[in-house]
Amino acid sequence: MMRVRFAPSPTGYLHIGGARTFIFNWLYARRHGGTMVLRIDDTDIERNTQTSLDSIFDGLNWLDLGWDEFYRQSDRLDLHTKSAWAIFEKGMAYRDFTPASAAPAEDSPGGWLFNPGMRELSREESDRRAAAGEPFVLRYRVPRETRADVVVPDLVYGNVTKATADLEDFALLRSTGVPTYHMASCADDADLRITHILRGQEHLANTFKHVLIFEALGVDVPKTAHLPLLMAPDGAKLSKRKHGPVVSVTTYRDAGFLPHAFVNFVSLLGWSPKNDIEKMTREQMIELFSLEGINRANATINFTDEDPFDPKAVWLNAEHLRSLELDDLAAQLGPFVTQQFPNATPEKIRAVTPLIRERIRLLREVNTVADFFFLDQLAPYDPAELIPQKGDAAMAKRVLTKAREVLADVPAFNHDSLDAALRGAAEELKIKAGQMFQPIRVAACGRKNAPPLFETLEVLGKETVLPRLDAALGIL
RNA sequence: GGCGCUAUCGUCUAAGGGUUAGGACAAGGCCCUCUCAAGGCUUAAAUACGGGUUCGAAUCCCGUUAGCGCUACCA
Repeated sequence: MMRVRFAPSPTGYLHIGGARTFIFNWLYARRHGGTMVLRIDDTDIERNTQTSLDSIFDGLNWLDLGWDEFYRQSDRLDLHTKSAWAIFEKGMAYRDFTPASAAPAEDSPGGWLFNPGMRELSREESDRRAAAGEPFVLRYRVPRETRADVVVPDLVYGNVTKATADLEDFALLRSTGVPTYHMASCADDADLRITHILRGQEHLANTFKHVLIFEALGVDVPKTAHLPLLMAPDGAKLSKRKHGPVVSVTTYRDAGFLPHAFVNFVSLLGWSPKNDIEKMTREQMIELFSLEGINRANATINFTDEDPFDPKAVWLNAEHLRSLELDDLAAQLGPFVTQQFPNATPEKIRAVTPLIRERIRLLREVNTVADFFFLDQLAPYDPAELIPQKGDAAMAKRVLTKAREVLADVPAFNHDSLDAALRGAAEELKIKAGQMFQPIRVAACGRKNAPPLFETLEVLGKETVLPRLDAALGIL
């Protein structure tokens, strides 16, 4: 049975990179009928915050993908500690009594591999000093004498090799007795029977240590698949600290991305279905997902200070928006509209939906594209806008007067009668249809760009349109 | 510094010994059109550099350069 896991540490909000790791794990599990484990790696009590944990759940829940099992690493501390001591008992780790401040300089030749003298300490001596209360860290004893290198058979990067001579004796337990990340992570992966680890490439270099720990634990080494990193346009690895909320998934949510559109966009960063398909349903993504399609080069997300969203993400969102059923889209739009226009009714929003479906790319844009449907009073606009192409103020006045008259007694205030009435009026005035429509559009919507006129007037309704025509006439 | 990884249009990517190096986003143009969109057509745009191997290299090998990552008693 395949088992994968996503193991965030609650030290900041869920960002795009984390979301992508989650998504790839999820996709891989679903593709192969495996189990998706969510594990909160919260062993770093110093940096953990509840806010961060909440934010991670916010983000994950919004993604709407779900998971099968849940664990908190802090509940499993005992396991990690016992695992470390088991390694010690096998003679594969030793106590290092060197005070943290006395550690050799990182670049002193050979010295950084371990602290001199400590790995040769006899067991008796080691036990005696420990019993005397001398603080120590527990270090893994890298078998440099018996083994030339460690090989990571990565599913994405292939066999990656590192000489044991280049591996330092890394810590398993801190001097406080608390397990390090490497120890805790491997002990948990082993205990939870994780079979495949998909994670960011920043962990590739750590994996050599992990292989050693798994072997020391006497378990099968999980297969790893490292993912290329997500970079910011400034060339640095995407990070919450450096790039701020633009990388938080809640930023996407609040701007009106559809969860699936976001998932779709993110999945295309470092992975390709290799068939030129970009817009995919969830089912298609599951069907097409494979480790073969994962790239090895880092991917840059294209955002700027002015626009935090990659244009392709926005485009994909627009695509998914357009393929939503009108009722669904109206429901998605609801919260965004009522946030700004508390009096907007669901019926009104539903009526407006077909008119804006192809005109918004983010849900929140409903408030700028369709505000005039929900406003009682139009914001002031430049009367010059009312003047049609190749026309003048006099023409605008004639158009609006005529429109006022025709619309007042049009048989029904719907698309077809409005079409007939207004085209007829244009003919009577001997002007082009466009010259007829533009002043009316501006009078009704308060600006030049809006959805098609007849539908717009129909949704606005006679009781709204007539006063707005009067108002326009008033400022001409 | 040491070690590891990577390098195709501005961005995401396809092609993995033989292609006019393909697609998408963004940009430009044209068409459609009551405006704005959407849609259709179209233009410009890339194999980091240098050596090999080969009849033939974006693709395999070596080197250079550049970028990124790791190098903690952080995760």
